Amino acid sequence: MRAGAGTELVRDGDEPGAYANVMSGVVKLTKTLEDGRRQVVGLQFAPDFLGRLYGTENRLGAEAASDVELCRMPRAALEKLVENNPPLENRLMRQALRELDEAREWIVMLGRKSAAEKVASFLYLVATQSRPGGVQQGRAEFRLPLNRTDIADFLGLTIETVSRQLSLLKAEGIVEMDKLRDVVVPDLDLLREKCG
Amino acid sequence: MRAGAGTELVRDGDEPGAYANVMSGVVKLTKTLEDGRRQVVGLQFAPDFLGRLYGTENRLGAEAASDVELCRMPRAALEKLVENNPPLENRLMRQALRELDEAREWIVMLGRKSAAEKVASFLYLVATQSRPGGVQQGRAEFRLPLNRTDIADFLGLTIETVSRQLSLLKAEGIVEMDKLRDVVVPDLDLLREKCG
DNA sequence: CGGGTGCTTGAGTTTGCTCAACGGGCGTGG
DNA sequence: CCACGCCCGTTGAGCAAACTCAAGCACCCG
Repeated sequence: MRAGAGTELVRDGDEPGAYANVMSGVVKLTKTLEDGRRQVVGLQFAPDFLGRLYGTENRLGAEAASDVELCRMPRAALEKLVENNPPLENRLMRQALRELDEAREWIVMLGRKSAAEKVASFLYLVATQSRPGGVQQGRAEFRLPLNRTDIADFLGLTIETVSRQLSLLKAEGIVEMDKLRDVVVPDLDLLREKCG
Repeated sequence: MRAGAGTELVRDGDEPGAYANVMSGVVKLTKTLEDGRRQVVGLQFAPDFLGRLYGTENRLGAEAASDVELCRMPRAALEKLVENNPPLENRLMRQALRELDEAREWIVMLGRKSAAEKVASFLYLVATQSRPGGVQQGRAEFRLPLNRTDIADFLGLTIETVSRQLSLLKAEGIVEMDKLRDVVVPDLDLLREKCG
């Protein structure tokens, strides 16, 4: 299955119909408060598994951040498979633990870092997570999988603050950007230092 | 094994020597940035499992928030046990997934809620998680498992801000407090509304 | 060429932080 | 027993970081 950027894959509150594997692209996981405040709570890069095992209701929404390819499988089938296949359960367990580590890393970032550090951390995350563009001897080129609104919702900031901090990083020569989305980081270590 | 409030149970960066079950009390999980900024990334209430399966190094510190009783078991023994005991692995998997849900809930809180909402959310969390004091028809009495510094580090605030927000909640009659730690919430719904 | 969307930039405001003083509870020592 | 100091929490005043509101720009598409 393929989905274009922006497609809503899972709606918060729905009953989970299927699980999926992310084959390519980036999926963002979101939560929204009653009054509309939104927060991106996770990003899934290929080849992550998508879906909450054992849940009876989705507690978050999922949306294609970029164009994505998914490999979907029905709920019942996967749960059956997991039950009779300890190695698979083990693999999923390890992913869950890794996601928990990442979530806690993100909690530190949200709780204790400044806006500048948050933006730097986000760029660093994307630079190191998404191979496609390529990383070589400290230089990274990649395409942002999120627009400014999503970045802001990921970092717990406003889009204006994100924009300003990106401009500052550009002015300092730590990142270079063409056309809003394509990023070059000449020296990852320099960026790393901005992460706090 | 017993440990008094404040005891350091696991040091960040150490090799994990043992796993444990929290039998009573509350354990706080913390992360610290190089410059000393600290963030509490999770609270474990009884009967949670403590320890990162499959990790070769602890990525966080653990400290007794209150007096705790732990049931420790050596690393190798538990891993062996898990390997030959799918139901146990399943149980741990479910806890990991639950912790992930909680971590994401917390991400929303840190990213998008005001100081007042954060403090209310914290009180609500403790009121509903810790049975001991007792919850009856919307009224809750309990003892805070964390001092002001830890609450601040949990919420991503300063202790002054936490203190001010608590004073405001007291002034509004939403919570009553004696002796700094003992809390009465006459109407949980009122508190719930403050959570955003 | 006009309108729309997404991003940037500026000006003023608000929220939460910093720094500082103060107060209560408690243990220690006179 | 009281005096003192310490720890922890509270409160106040001023400040800084990030938000809000508003204007303007670049790009895309019809």
